[in-house]
Amino acid sequence: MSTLKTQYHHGDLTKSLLESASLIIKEQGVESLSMRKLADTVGVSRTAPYHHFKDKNALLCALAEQGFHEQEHMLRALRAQSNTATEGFKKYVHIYLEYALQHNEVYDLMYGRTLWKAGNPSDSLKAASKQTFKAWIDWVEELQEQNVLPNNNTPLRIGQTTWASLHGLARLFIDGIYLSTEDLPDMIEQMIKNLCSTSA
Amino acid sequence: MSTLKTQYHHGDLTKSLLESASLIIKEQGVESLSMRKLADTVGVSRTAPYHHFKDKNALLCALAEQGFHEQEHMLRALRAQSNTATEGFKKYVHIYLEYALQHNEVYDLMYGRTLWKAGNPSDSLKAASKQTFKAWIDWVEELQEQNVLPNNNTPLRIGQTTWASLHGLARLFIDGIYLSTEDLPDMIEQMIKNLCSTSA
DNA sequence: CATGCAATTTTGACACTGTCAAGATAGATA
DNA sequence: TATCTATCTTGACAGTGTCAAAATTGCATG
Repeated sequence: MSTLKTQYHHGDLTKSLLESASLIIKEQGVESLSMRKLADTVGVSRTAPYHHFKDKNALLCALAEQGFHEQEHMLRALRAQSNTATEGFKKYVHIYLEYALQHNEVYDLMYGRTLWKAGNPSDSLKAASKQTFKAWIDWVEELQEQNVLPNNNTPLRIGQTTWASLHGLARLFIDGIYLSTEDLPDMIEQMIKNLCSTSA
Repeated sequence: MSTLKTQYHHGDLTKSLLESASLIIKEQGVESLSMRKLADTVGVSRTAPYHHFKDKNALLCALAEQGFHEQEHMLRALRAQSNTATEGFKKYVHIYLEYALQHNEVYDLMYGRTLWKAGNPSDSLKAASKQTFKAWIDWVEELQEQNVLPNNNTPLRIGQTTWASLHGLARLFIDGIYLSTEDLPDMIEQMIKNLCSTSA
């Protein structure tokens, strides 16, 4: 009886809020996510969410954190299941951008200004992002050993720069700057050429 | 007598607004720029700015536009005055990131979500950005001929991807993600290695 | 000089935002 | 049954962007 809508208590408001918020930002962007409207769509009063999230920032941090866990899973899966190292890396580049463009609003929360600069990234968000980054650097080290990524610098440095390149590509498309999406596949291919040690 | 503060008319409100807004975002970020406070600091009533800028979006577009003109000048100057092509390009990479980090708030307006996705980029802003991009692509073509940038793709494509890489690097630092600024010089060097045709 | 017109600035108002404080209600526990 | 705590509500406040209508100014023309 804990899921009835006519009740005073909601059942699992925390979860409902996250799901609803996730849907709203996906369909309408973060800008049009307001705590009040969110509460309304979930069917609860304006300030009820504040008993589950300290403030709006905390809610958004939780959404971003989910994104990091998802991305880390993708990374680890791809690293484990790929046949050759080169193929694995190339696939990851594609998947990285695919994820970024498909879940662009979450991606923006994960890596964007809203939380990291304007906002106040929670400790668990920082932890999640660091963990994902660590998983990436570990893989980079392996990719260097297998001569997929260049060996002219440390895994950290190579990981940072290749990540920055992918991130930049993602951002330009996400933010809606004057790149046409039909150029994307070509750009991805060229980016891979830039990043890999064997230029071909 | 047109610059007296006790007057009813302001003299050159448009200019004052831009200057004041520029200062505010530089010191406190776009988030804490409100039309009302801006009007107040300039010494004018809340809605006065609306006779000079259609809305907040228009004001921000004007700021971004200034940034593009500045960047284009930098680019052209560097292209003209540099001794060797390689040196010119390397310098540009440094200057690009220097500008991005120093004027990070304007940079964010120029290339960020605020205007391009959440907002509504004005026609003149679009024109300015396109023009700057065009100048960049022209230079890329020259750099390809001089074997500084790789020849394995069109100037457009190479221009897009190298730009994306620089942009990504800039963004990670600007948005305050967990990169320490002491890593920046190293990362720039590595990025140059990734981008240049001669890997050394 | 006077008069009217257009540019400029003002006050008033509205809907919306995040979030705090105090009170009400439900379910769990003793 | 009584009490305690988690949960939710209503009320309130300060802040936001921006529209409409009124006021004021400077300029150009009579």
